[in-house]
Amino acid sequence: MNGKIFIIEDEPSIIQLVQHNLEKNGFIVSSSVNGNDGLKELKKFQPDLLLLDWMLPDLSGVEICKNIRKDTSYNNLPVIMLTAKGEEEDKIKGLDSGVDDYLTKPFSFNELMARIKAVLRRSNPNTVSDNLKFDDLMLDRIEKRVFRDDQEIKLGPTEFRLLEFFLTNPKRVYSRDQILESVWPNNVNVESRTIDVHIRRLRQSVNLKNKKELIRTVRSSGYSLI
Amino acid sequence: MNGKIFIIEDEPSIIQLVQHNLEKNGFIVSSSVNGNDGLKELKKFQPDLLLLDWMLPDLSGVEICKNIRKDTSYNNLPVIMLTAKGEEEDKIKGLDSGVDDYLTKPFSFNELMARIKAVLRRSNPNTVSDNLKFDDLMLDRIEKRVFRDDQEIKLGPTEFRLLEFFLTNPKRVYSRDQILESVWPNNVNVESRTIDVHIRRLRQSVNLKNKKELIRTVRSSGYSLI
DNA sequence: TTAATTTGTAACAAAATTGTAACATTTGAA
DNA sequence: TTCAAATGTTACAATTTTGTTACAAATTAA
Repeated sequence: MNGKIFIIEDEPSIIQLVQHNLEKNGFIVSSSVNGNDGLKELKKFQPDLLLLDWMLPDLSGVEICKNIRKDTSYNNLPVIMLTAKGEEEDKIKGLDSGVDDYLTKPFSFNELMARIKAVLRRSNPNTVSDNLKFDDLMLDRIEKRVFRDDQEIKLGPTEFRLLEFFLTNPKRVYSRDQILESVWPNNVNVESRTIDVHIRRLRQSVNLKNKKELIRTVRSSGYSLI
Repeated sequence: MNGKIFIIEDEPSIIQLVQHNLEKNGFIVSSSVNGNDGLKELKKFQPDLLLLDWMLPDLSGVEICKNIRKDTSYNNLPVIMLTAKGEEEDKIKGLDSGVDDYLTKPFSFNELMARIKAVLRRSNPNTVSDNLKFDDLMLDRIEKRVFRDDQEIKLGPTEFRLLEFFLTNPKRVYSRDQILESVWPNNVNVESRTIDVHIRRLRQSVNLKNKKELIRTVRSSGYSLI
């Protein structure tokens, strides 16, 4: 996933946390610690989404938001408002300030991520959603997470790439050579049997109890999802 | 098989022939008779493959091709170039214009079909199925599965290859020597009688109850599907 | 740095496949 | 009908392939 996100927030700790995590997830991020700077930087940066603190040293989040909506070139910019608990929550909810969503501090990064995705998806459908699905399995390439029926499955890096590879063509049988070529970095030499071990590890993680086997062994040919 | 194919070609007779036959084969087809229209229509139509005439009234095929390769959202579109005989064949071959394959007119529809399949398989393995069918039997080479009337039949590797071999020419009678050559890896020596045993195993798996015999013994000659 | 995780491989276990021999049955020509 | 040749069938040991585990080396995180 790509996308540019701008943050206007005066608490450095929050900026740091959010910015770091968003960048890890493939976003390009920039930020300001007050409203006036923020408005200027914003126009240079041309973000796809704005994270906006409700309370800022100079301007309030609502004022910034109105300002943005006036400018024709930014009046569609999606905005997620960040508020401290008890900070006039109800007002914000009822407010028709053009905010797309809001989030109450303290929040987990996962919550934030979910909101960001939802808002981006609404405003710009084809920049988001990079999920691979098969049966009850879902692999989120952006967040590098895997779920089976909403239950998260933790995978090591190689297992993740392996599953990702299978999911691009589920049901298709891949030989060990094909798997090696596609899943391992070029010019590394690993034994073909190594794949078997990784398949075993992937199976162990992915085959939750009460769930049917997902990986099929095709003797003398390779493996596939099923 | 599904897939969307766009044709840019100024000879109506060719368009008609190709379009009709492709549609009969399950493709969704659209076309233009000149380059400029073609480029516009193309983007709306979002094809999986482009058939492109080398000589067009306005733009040349090469120009169109370059145009396509520039556009990031289409730079992976597979292209098959159609050329009249003698029309600078060599140039085209040597040309690094990003063409995936080319075909010289006049061509048979089967030739075209083969190229299309090959190119699609390369660029997007998923959209092309590669199934062999005979009677109520279906063998899926990609997924390595065999069905008889939707009921899956499990086969060992050799039985699979054996059936695959018969299905490429059903009804034809193959001698044990021919079978050996084609189904067994080169330079292995197995008794001719071994084939009988594998035929027996294949029969056992394939001949579900209430189904007619599929493998015919031709005394002193060999076996065939029937 | 240390600790934790991940990775590749070897070694062994388990399972599936394979080829062949031995015997049974069928076929078709004499 | 008889009988030899061809094919069907079965069982089984050898081989191949895959599953599993353990562990040291390499990588990454803390």
